[in-house]
Amino acid sequence: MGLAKTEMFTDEQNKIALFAKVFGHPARVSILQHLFKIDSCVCGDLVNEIGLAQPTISQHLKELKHLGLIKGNVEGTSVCYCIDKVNWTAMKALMNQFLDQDVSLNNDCC
Amino acid sequence: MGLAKTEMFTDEQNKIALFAKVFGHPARVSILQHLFKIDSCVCGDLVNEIGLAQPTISQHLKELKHLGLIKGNVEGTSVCYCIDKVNWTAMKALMNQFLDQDVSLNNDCC
DNA sequence: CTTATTAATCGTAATATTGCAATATACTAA
DNA sequence: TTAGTATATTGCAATATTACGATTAATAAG
Repeated sequence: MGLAKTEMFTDEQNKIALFAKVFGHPARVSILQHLFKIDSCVCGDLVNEIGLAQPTISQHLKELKHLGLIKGNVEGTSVCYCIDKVNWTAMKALMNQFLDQDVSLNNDCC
Repeated sequence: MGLAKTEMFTDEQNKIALFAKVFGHPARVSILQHLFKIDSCVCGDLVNEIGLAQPTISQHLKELKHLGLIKGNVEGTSVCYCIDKVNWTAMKALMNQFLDQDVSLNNDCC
C-alpha cells in the first residue's frame, strides 16, 4: 500500500521513525555534515558541494527545515541555512534513547 | 525518479543513510524495541504484539536481518529472533559519530 | 523599469516502499 | 503419510520518494 500505519504505534516510535527517515538519504546526511563543517551559515553553495540539481537540494532542505533540524535566514537574494542546535539536541536525546537500549541487555540467546 | 544517487556520496554517508532508513518506519522501531524488552529470543509473537499481518512483519524482519541488526535461529517450526549485539554496537558508533557533530560547533549565526 | 541572481514551487517521470491475500515451504505430531 | 503450525515468498495495488526541467517569486544592481 505504501502507507505507514502510524496510528498503531506510539508517539515516540513515530517520532523516532520520522527523524530516522529524514536521515535515510545520503544527500540529507551530506547536507547536515556540510552545515556542521562550515560551522556557520552557508548560503546556497550546497548545490555546488553536493552534485544534485538546485530544485532537489531545495526539496531536501525543506524536509530538514520541516522537522526543525535546520533554520533558514533570507539574506538578500540568497538564503542562509544552519543547524538548529536546540532541536538537534532534542532529536539526539530521542535517538540515543532508542540506540542505547542494548546497555540493559544481558542475555545472549542466539 | 525515486532513485538515490549513492555514487556521489561517501561510503560513510551511504551507510548512515541505510541504517537510518531501516529505522525510518515505526513498525521496525517497534520490533527492535520489543526484541530489546524481551531481552531474550522471541519466536513469532511479534505478529500479535504489533498489529500488522504476518507477511508484513516477516518483510520488516527480513530488512533488519539484511542489515545484520538481528539474528534468526530456526527452532522447530518457529524462528527465534534477537538483536545482533556486535553489529548493533558498530551501528551505534557510526550513528553517534553523525549525531554528535554538534559538540564541536561554537558559532550561532542564524 | 529592466536585467541578473538566487531560491522556491510546480509538474511529472522513474523508482521505492508498504501492506496483505494467496501460496509455498519447513518442520512437528499423530 | 497426513494434518497442523509457523514462517517465508510471491504478486500486486496503493502510496511515497527522488530527481529535475520549467517556471515563478523575490531581491539587488544598473
